[in-house]
Amino acid sequence: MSARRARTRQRLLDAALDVFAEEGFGRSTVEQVCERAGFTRGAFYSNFTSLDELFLAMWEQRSARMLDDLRAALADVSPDVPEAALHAALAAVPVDDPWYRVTAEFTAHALRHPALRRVVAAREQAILETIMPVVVAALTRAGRRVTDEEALGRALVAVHDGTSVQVLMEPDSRSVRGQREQLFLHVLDAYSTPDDDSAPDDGGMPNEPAASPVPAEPEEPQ
Amino acid sequence: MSARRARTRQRLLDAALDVFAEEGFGRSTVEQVCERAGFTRGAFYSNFTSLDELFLAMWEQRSARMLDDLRAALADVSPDVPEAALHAALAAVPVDDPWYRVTAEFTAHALRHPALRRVVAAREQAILETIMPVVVAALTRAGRRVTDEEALGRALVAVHDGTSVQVLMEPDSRSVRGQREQLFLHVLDAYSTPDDDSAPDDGGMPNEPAASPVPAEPEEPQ
DNA sequence: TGTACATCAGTGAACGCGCGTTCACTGATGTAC
DNA sequence: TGTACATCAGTGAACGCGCGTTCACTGATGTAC
Repeated sequence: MSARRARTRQRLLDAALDVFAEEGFGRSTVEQVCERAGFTRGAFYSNFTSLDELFLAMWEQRSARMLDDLRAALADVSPDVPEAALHAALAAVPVDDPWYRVTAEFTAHALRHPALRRVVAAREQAILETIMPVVVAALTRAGRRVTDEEALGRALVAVHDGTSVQVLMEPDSRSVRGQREQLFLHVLDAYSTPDDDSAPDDGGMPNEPAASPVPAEPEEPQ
Repeated sequence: MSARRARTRQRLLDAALDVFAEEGFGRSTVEQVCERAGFTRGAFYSNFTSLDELFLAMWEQRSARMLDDLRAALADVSPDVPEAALHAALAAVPVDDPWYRVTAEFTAHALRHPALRRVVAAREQAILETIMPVVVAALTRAGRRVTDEEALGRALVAVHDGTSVQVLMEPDSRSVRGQREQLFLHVLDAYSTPDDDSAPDDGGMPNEPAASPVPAEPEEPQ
């Protein structure tokens, strides 16, 4: 593929994100995407066969890029505490309005098309494989052992997805953002146990960073 | 409004859910909805001014109905244990593929329109006000006191939303469903503390039942 | 209860526009010598 | 390095369809007496 062609393709992909986010995928037209990208419609058909194909290509590119960012951010940090890893991860995967809209629609779209469903599932798997080693490592350093890695991974993704909407719906609320982080920490805590084997079940640990995400009083020794 | 008119309206609302779920809102046409409902397009314009208006009306009706179901289910149960309330709630709000798709698109849609955003926010508030008294009561009976009611409510909603996608993406996986429930229980546990001096009749208190959600069966008789 | 009239609610045809899709074309880029 | 030719990539006009929207209409429902 020539460089010229690659540039055209990319401009169409970029335009697609903008237009889909603004109008919604279903309401977007080939004409709108081409106008945004600065081409005539013929250019589109020379590069893609349908809006569906463009949607998939765009989503794959963007979500792969996001995963790369996440990987890079996590590689930089050598976190002594789960909080550090969490902050690094949350910074690398910002809660982003246009991208959220597009993702939500793509997910709904994927639920209608088995082939896309598999694509989404594979991406989620890749996300888990990226974050889990780091999460486990961070918790280990904090003196905690993960009980069920798969369950924890899924829980973290679910919390990310579920709280993202809330943050976007009330973008100015500081407390919603705070509660989001708090929930992440609770989950990290719930799916790991203190590593030093003398400790009683979940009870009186000397200091447990991940166990006290709540500002005030996490718990009182029995 | 005449009875005939009400019936027509309702048939259009019902058809809208089906068509939107199948085609996606953006790809749906007035023609499709009318055909599904068994009317000509004129009937639509005699009842609604736009597909947007129909979408909103349909969403409000369905989500209100779902909230009623939830209320009813929770009123029936007098749960001694959080697990009971949780199961009642999860049964009343089933993870439903068509409805999820529609909701996901409506949410994305609402993020584009401030007026709709407020509608969604109000509905979420109503959901919280419905479930929280029951959740708090159930936890109280289990000898636990809720530390931050608002945060817990939001966490439960986030977990519901986030895990719903996962269940729908892998509908045949038993473990995904189980992990969903597990996560709910962990959250209930994380946002409440043992209420030391109360020794309620369910007897499991020293070992905090909500903290050990992993076993298949809710609890073992002492 | 029947008749005459009024209003309502959905019909279906008509109009026109926007867009998807195609395709002959031209200007841009690459290649051979 | 220049010239001639080949291929590629995007242009822009053309076609036609599907759908949104309107509106005069008719059959259904309601009302008065």
